[in-house]
Formats: sequence, structure tokens, C-alpha cells
Amino acid sequence: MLRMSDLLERLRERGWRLTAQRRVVAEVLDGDHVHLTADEVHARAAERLPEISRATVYNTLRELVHRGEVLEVSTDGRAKRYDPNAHRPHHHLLCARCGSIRDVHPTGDPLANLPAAQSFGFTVLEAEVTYRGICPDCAA
Amino acid sequence: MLRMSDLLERLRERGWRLTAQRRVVAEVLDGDHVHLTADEVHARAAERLPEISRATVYNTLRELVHRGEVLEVSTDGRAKRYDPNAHRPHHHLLCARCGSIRDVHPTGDPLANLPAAQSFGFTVLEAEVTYRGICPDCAA
DNA sequence: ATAGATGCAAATGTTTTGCACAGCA
DNA sequence: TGCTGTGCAAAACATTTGCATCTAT
Repeated sequence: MLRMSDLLERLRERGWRLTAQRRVVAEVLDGDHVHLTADEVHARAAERLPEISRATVYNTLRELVHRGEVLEVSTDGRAKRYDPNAHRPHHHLLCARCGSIRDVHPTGDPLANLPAAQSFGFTVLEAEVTYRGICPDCAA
Repeated sequence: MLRMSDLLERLRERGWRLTAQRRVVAEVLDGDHVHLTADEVHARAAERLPEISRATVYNTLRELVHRGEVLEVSTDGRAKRYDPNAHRPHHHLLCARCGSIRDVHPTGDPLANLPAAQSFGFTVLEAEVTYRGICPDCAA
């Protein structure tokens, strides 16, 4: 059963101009626990569409992030990773050794832990928790 | 009353080779709510010691981070910022517009919110919360 | 037809590195 | 004096941008 990814379907509905390049980027990003760097996205996209350029991948990722369809995950100095699981809120578990990432769903709302008195006049919009540790592969 | 910064004092005790360059880097980083980029550290250090090189600043910062004396704070794509307040645990409030940072001390232990069942085999070492919002300056 | 996406290559910004020299312990 | 830090410049990455060309709508 051929099914267009949820991502593509949603984008098409919102009048996103669909091109071959954008299609493969969206396809490459489909799935759970997918956290690729821009360069990895480009490499995988190029397997199916050899002429796709890095610039287009970067542009497309930037736009997907802007539209709230993909999450940009900072990884302590390493290249950013892109997470298609943007529709359900979650946090990240980052391997301090190899940089690999897993999605996690902690209990409780971290925002609730910041007393207003500590906001320094900021309008606080969101809280993101990064758990750091050593992944099973690196521990072995 | 002339007082050597706590940072310098601690480093000297641990046999850190003290040079003019390292001294100004440590001095520039002294204080609360200090979150400078490597380049800002270099600029301020160069005011007092014009011949200091960027490489030395980067090397020094890297070593301070390694020794646990300075915290490296990721800032969503912008240049990393360095936080001398590493001896007391805290989290960060980041302005999504201008990238400025404040230290905050939320209530509760975020680590406690990650059930073991969600650790994916990781040995989880720490949890860091990044609050994102708009700072008073940017809101004005 | 046309607004907008693409590819290429060059520019940008950040951080690291190689190597000869200099300076702290 | 000897190890180690420093400066310089170049390299290494990650990402963005300008511009001519192409294409989905």
C-alpha cells in the first residue's frame, strides 16, 4: 500500500510547492527516532536524486523548521539534527560520546518549574530538556 | 581591595600554568550572568592584552570547559557562549530573538522526570533545561 | 506565464590545527 | 632549561547567499 508521508500530505494541503527535491527530503525524514544532520539528509536524498544540492537541502530544512513541521535539535557543537516528530511534544536524550539522539517523553511540564520571579522579564515560550548520557553502543 | 578571581585561585591551586593570556581570559569571564561568545571573550581580552590570539582564547576556553570550570552553552546555531558559573548547578533562559542568556534556578530535579523505562539503555548523566522566550529588550 | 525553487560556487561564521617561537616553572 | 602555551595563518566544517536557470502551478 503506497502512502504519501503524513509530512508531505500536510504540506501539500497548505499549498507548499512540491518538487522532486522537496519530496525526497520529506521522505528521508519520515519515521520515528529519525535525527539526521543536514549532510546526512543530503546524502540519503542524493541516493534517489543524485543532482540534489546541499543548498536546496539546507533551504528545505530551514523552511520545514519554520513551518513547524520539523524540529531542529542542537547537539553541543556538532552539526544540528532534524527531527520530523514535531507534532507531538517531546524532549531529547543525547549521547555525549557519539552525538546520537533518542526522543523521550518525560513526565511533568518543565515550564511549571520556572517561577515567574526567575524570568528576568522574559516572555517564556517553551522549555526544552536535554538529557545527556552514554548510549548503549558507546558503553560497550 | 584587590582580589584574584575565584576562578584563577582555583586553577592555580590545581597547578594550572598561569600566563598573561590565561589570566585575562579568566578575568573577562568573572562574574554572574556572564555569557560571552568566544569572539567576545577575545575582544574584551584584547582590550587589555592586544596581542592575544583567537586560537589561544579558543584553546583556553576549551580547557576551562574540560576542567569543569566553565560551562559551554549551546545557543541554537549562534556561536556558543561560555558561563563561568559552573560550580552551582543551574539552567538557562535564552532569548529566541537576540540570543542573550540568563541563568535560572528552576525548582525540582529534571532528571527525576525521566522514567528509567524511557532511557533506551543510556546511562543518563545529567539533564539540562533550556527555557526559550523573548527578553525585555527585544520585546520593547 | 510567472512566482518561486534549484544548482553551483563563492562567501560567511565558527572553531580547530600545524608549526616555529617564546616564556613560565 | 624544558615542557608547554602562544601567535599566526591556513584548514576544516557548517551553513548561507547571489545569481542565472529551470519548473510547478
